Amino acid sequence: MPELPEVETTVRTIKPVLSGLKLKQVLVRNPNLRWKIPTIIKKLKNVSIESITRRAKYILIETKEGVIIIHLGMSGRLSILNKDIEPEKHDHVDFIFNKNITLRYTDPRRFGSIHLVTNNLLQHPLLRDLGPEPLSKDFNAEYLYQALHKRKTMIKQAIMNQKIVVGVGNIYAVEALFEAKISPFRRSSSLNLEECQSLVKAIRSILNQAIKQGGTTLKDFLSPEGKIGYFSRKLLVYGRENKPCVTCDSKILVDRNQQRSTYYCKQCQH
DNA sequence: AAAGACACCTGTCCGC
DNA sequence: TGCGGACAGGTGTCTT
Repeated sequence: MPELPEVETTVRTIKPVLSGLKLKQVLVRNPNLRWKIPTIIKKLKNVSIESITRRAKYILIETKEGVIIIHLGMSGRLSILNKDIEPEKHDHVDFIFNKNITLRYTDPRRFGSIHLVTNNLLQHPLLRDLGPEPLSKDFNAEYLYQALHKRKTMIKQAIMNQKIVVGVGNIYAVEALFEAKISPFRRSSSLNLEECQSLVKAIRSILNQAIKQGGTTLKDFLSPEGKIGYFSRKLLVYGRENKPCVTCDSKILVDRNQQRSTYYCKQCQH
């Protein structure tokens, strides 16, 4: 599920619950995620949670003994449990806290990963080359124009490139390009400053809306099962193959030649 | 340096 | 009902 809004929603959900708690034990049932979970993670015992933040699509849980980095991959999910619930097939890790609270990591495809970083967090290979946060002021039309003007790749690939801007995955790339009325197949270098401006605006607006809606599902959180609810933003173009464009009524097309499906309106996007 | 193909893994859905 | 194939929200690595 996770693009930036889902990760942000997850962080906002778990943060108030876990802040100040003590991590008693890390229970690893299956260490074989995208990378093997380091065994030293089990050494985290009786350490307080100092902060929980997000960088790109990474969740950072800071303790005095190191920072736990969690990535949710394609199918990862975190849930908060406040009573014992029998783990299921894909419940690979439990972070067990005091006050009978457990943070459970579930990931059927195991494309996610969990790391423990004990120094120089920002120099960690996963974090050091990341581009600006899309919701920060560092991500603006001038920056994007500079980042794109020598690139030959298609614009959709460029905005999904985490070195250019973080947090944008396939769904939101497709939605943002639709909102900005820019064809996903344009060469990055062909965008002028004005188009960069509308793309920046569109990316911001889409992500903000999604986060806002994610927030509305927080009420589901700490339900008896303790599952975190993910939002379902209204998608205007993604997944709408052959359906009428919400703007001009012509058929939404899909291109599957690339690695990821690209939905677009031939009429509206140029 | 940058672009493109491929890899990792499991579940679900659709057509036959 | 079963089987094969396509597809799914990500991203590091290898090859050109």
